[in-house]
Amino acid sequence: MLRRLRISSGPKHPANLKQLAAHLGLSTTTVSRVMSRTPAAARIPAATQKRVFEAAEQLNYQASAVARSLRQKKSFTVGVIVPEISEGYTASVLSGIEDALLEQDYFYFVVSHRHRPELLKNYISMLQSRGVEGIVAIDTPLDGGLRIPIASVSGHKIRKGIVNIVVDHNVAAHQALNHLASLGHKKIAFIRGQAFSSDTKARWRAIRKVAKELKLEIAPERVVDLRLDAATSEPGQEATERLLGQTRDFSALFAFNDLAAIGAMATLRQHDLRVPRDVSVIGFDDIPSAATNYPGLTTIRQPMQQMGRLAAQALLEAIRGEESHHKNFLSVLPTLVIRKSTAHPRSDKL
Amino acid sequence: MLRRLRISSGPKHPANLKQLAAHLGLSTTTVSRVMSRTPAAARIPAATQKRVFEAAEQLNYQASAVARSLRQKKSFTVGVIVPEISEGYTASVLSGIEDALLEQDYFYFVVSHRHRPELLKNYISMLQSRGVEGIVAIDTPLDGGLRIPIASVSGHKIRKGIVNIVVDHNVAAHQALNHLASLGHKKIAFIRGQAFSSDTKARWRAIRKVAKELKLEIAPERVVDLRLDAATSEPGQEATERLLGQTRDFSALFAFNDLAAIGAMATLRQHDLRVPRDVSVIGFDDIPSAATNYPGLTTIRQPMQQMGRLAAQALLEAIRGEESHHKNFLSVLPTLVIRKSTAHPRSDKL
DNA sequence: CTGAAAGCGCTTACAG
DNA sequence: CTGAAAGCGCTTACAG
Repeated sequence: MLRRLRISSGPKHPANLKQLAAHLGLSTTTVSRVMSRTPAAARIPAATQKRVFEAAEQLNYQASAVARSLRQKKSFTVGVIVPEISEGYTASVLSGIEDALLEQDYFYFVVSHRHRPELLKNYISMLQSRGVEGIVAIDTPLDGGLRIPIASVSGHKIRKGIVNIVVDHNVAAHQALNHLASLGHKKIAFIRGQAFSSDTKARWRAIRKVAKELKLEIAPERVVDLRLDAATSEPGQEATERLLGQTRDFSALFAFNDLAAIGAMATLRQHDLRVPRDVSVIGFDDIPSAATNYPGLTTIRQPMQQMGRLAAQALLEAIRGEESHHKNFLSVLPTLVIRKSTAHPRSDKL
Repeated sequence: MLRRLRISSGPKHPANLKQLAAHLGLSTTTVSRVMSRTPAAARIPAATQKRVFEAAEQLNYQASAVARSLRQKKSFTVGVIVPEISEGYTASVLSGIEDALLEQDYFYFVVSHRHRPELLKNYISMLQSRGVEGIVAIDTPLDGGLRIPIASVSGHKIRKGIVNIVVDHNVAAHQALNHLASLGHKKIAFIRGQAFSSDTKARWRAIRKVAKELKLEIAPERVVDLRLDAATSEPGQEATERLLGQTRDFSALFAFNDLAAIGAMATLRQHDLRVPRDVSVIGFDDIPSAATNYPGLTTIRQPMQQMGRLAAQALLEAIRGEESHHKNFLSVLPTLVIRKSTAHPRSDKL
């Protein structure tokens, strides 16, 4: 008895279209038209429209998006696929995606595949059964062949129906290497990305190209790869440990991303190498902690929010079939952010 | 003509239930039963079931989740509301939520309200029209009265239908203050949270209570509030600037969260105060950059992923109407993580 | 063991 | 200007 009382004292149960129409003495057709502001609504007298809106308010009516989806075969929903929800990079891109999507009344599901292909496959199929109209993939290679448009942040697939938002790696490599070279660095070590990172190859290719242009030699023993799979500074620490096992003969270090750079700094410190006195360190991304790190991390900033925005916008355009915008690549400019982790090399290190 | 060709060469259009049933010469009833593994399916011959599954595979059939939602009045979807998608805290909690949700085939929409009440209200109503079965709110006070269950991470609302996942602030305060006191600190400064943070009041209340127990005096001039609204270390810098304007007579600083602590360290450094030699700093949360910060940040760890998990699980239980689990508060234990930012006070600072 | 039929809550082509 | 009716793709109570 008490329970019954409680429940009935809750907020009013919202009405559905049929109830609202009955309440107004109108057809569901008419009510639907005014509520969804369809073109046909123009022909409905203002007085009637007003009545409808007021009654809707009063009866707490709100059209069911799921019924509408079924009828219109349009879900106003997209899927966002990420490796994992983590610090910095993913979060910033997500935030840009959300901005662009919600502006257009689109909602999104997010799923993280944790680099497990079977999970990824499963999620894609679940997303499709939920009727998403498109997918934006962050740092996740997708096959295409999905019947729905895809926008890929940091992807590099040339396939119809996929638009890739990428940072201009050539410019990035030039900014970084030129900065180091102009400080006087010649012996530069590199931490490359993990194989699963979609930017790894393109970034390295650009670095080699630019190094050649700047006549900087890349010594094999000064190159290591990130091995561990974690969105922390761990992989960078582990890689730096290996690097130091191979050689200590370098005055600068270019890390695949900021997390790795921050990890590298910790490991260098443990080996009594000071940054930037003994080794200059430069990262990539400009995640929030790059600025608060001590010393402040010099890095190549990717406009991550903007990339997320662009991806979402391109996806919506593709969904709407605006073929004019169907480019395969949308490239975005990086920025060199100079902080305290880079300096002239010590003279004995030249 | 060319376009037409391209399109038809794409992946096969998936079949719907009707087509699949026709293909098999069975009723939609039967096919639906086997595909959704309904209890009634037990009575269907294994051979038939096999045929159905094979045909489904072949015709690329997958039940429409939106049609099912409409029919069952169940969306298998919840909404997640956050202030913003940002570093550390939110991302970790989200990740725990995702874990628990996807295990149960629930998907989630995320929306960020950026501390704008009208946005929040709007999103809640959109989520409801999309038929979410519940909402988990992160660091966002919700009124209740929504007709669907709510799980709140770091919330403090006592209302039927809301379960709050909170860290035990008394234990946290005890860990932090006891750590500082046992190092010998007596003059402790505090940076409190912003008014919009749902933990602000509870945390401060606990600190005062524990300070009294430990016979530590809290001097008003050693207390400042975070003012800025940003998920960066900025607010902490600004607050520390004000604190130093009020007094320099403190040997330790307890910041509302790690971001603020990291900002405080930057500002202290600018004022030539070294951490931990001149000032010990302790934070709250243990976000990833707490560990990579230099010096490593001593902090009170909130088990953020676990809190997200718990919230999602409690929400699912409430959705299923498992009243036995209807508690208003689920409290979780913090951990003191000692790193390098705290030490004994200098003797002249005592 | 199996199926015909109703219905979830909308939108919209069609008719008047 | 307005409405009756069909239908989106499922599930499920009911009947046999």
